[in-house]
Amino acid sequence: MVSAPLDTIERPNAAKERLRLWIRLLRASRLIESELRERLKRDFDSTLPRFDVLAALYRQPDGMLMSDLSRFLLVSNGNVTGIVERLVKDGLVSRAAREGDRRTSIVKLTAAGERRFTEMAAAHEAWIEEFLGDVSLGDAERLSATLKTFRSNWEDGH
Amino acid sequence: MVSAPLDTIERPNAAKERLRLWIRLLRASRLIESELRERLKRDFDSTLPRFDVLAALYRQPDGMLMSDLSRFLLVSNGNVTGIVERLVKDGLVSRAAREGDRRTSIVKLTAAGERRFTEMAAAHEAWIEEFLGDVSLGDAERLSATLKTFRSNWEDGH
DNA sequence: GTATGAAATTTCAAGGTTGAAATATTGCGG
DNA sequence: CCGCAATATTTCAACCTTGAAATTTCATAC
Repeated sequence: MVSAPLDTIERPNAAKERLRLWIRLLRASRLIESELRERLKRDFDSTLPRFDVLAALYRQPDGMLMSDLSRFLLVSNGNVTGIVERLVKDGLVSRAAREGDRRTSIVKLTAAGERRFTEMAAAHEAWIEEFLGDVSLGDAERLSATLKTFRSNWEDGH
Repeated sequence: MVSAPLDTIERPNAAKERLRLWIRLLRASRLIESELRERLKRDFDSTLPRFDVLAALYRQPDGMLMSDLSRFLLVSNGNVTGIVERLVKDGLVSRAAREGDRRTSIVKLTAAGERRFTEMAAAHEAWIEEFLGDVSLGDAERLSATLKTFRSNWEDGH
């Protein structure tokens, strides 16, 4: 007599519990995102997508291609075009031609962009601490680990 | 000699851990959202915001005002106007005048909308189970509880 | 060298999102 | 009744987002 696979042994409401988890996950991230959006606008006249691009570029001082940004940020190519366009107009980001391949150009933070980003990043960290400060270190570690596992499994399968 | 407040006793990387938690939370919900969006489009020629509105109305057979929807879904008033407009055009939702107050109208699912929603909801549940099936029941409960606590604290303070 | 397919990017239409301003209606104090 | 603040909603400009089509450049087989 073989045993049933693990998932049929789970209490029958496991699926319901995971559905509830998704709904709460979504609501939590929307709450935080909307508060972040509001404050980025208020304090820096900026937006979350712009902040994301600056953060990505900050980690790569040698610059990134448009497609690098798109892949890293999980947004479409066409989307990146518009956001970078506006950041260039604001003087926070530069695009330099790349010899050897005229299809691409390297996107980098300007000095102003780097200054700007460090200000925004400091505020951002403080805000997150304000929002999530009540989550204990232990809970944060557990949650974080679960989400990491989820994402690894996801990306292996897709 | 008094002791320092609790949060200064925590290991100094607690803030970093919570920041990491936020980043993973955001990435996880974006991954899932984007997969859901794609499938709603593919299988039902619909969108996540439309699904959200249908779900809200399904829970309230007597109908909701525009402002009820806006409050419940955490999106702006103007936003709801457009989404409901399109759902009406699709015949999934109706708006009925309300005597006694000509500013408002009651938004309800039509019979077609109800049929449509139950199809979508079944697919939605299966998809979430597909995405999150690897999260154990225990983890799901813990995570869910943490997120619920976070939201309660948040909403008390804001 | 030249077609031709691959790769990187841009353009575009449709929709979602916000916050602020504009409209319409109600309710109420005087 | 009349004015006027409060309430419910719509309109609007600006931005974000996607997926598909168009464009440009590269690389390679012939």
